[in-house]
Amino acid sequence: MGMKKEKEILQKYIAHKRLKLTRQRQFILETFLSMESHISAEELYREVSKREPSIGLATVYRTLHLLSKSGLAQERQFGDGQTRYEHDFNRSHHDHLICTECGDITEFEHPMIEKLQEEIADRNKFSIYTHRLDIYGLCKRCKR
Amino acid sequence: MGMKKEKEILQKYIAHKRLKLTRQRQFILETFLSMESHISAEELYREVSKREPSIGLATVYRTLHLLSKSGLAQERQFGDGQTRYEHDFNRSHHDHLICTECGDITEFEHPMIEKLQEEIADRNKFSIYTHRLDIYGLCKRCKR
DNA sequence: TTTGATAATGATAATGATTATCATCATAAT
DNA sequence: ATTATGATGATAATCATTATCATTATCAAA
Ligand SMILES: [Mn+2]
Ligand SMILES: [Mn+2]
Ligand SMILES: [Zn+2]
Ligand SMILES: [Zn+2]
Repeated sequence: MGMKKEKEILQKYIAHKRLKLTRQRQFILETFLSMESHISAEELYREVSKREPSIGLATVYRTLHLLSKSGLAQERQFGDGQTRYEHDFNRSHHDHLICTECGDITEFEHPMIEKLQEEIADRNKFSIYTHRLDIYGLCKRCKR
Repeated sequence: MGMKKEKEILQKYIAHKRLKLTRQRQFILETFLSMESHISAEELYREVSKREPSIGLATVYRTLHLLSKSGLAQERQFGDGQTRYEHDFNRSHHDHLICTECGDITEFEHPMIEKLQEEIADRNKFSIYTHRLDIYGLCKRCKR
């Protein structure tokens, strides 16, 4: 897989912050990149444990924070009680359709909606830092 | 205050489900209606405790669930780690601008955004049950 | 009205996700 | 190689919320 770029970004962030590049961090990053997006810390931990059972859950949490801060991951809350993480390298902003039946998450972009949000912000003299639009319902497989 | 209608709704729900109308439930409803929206269970509990110190926190949680199921309250998550509740009687759908500095929450409605969401759902053969659009940033008082 | 069935309450223990603590280990600069 | 310091793994702590359970209150029936 082409995860060279991502590894470089992590190395750069680590160097800049005077942190250390550990075996665990590298392995957790590789595993994270090899998985689907929108995974929880627990799910990543289970996958990591398959090949590196000595890596602890706390380290997975710590590394996920590190990846978020370095721009490789993004934290998301979909209301199921746990934080989920998605890839955030070379990815543009998007929002989500969440199936309440099977948990499937579909991504979408809609520039017009984004633009209308600016309008709302202006109207309220509000300065937008970020936003999230989560649409809950039944995916095409679960409905009927 | 005109909370007669709300009391009736609670009574009806309770009768329908063969539950019981207790002093606690009535007092918690009154207090809830007398407060601003978007409050947490803990905040409501503190307010309730001022006049009825014997009412327990668990009962506040239980009553908030009851109010949600009966259509008098709506649960919301704004990412601060606790569930917040807002009035939901005779209120139409709306979304929120959340100030990350002072915590202020402003409501807005935007029919065009709602319509565009339908478009996205159709495009993905997705059937919408609900959605939330949370816009985070600085309110007019906090920016600059 | 009493009674009796059962739902509700308050105190508190339990839960589950996440974070903090700390002794030990690994990394990287010297 | 040495050494300073950040990282790790195990586990305790935290915090919001839920479950448990003995006791009490409600309400419909008698
Ligand atoms: Mn996504
Ligand atoms: Mn609101
Ligand atoms: Zn589905
Ligand atoms: Zn503000």
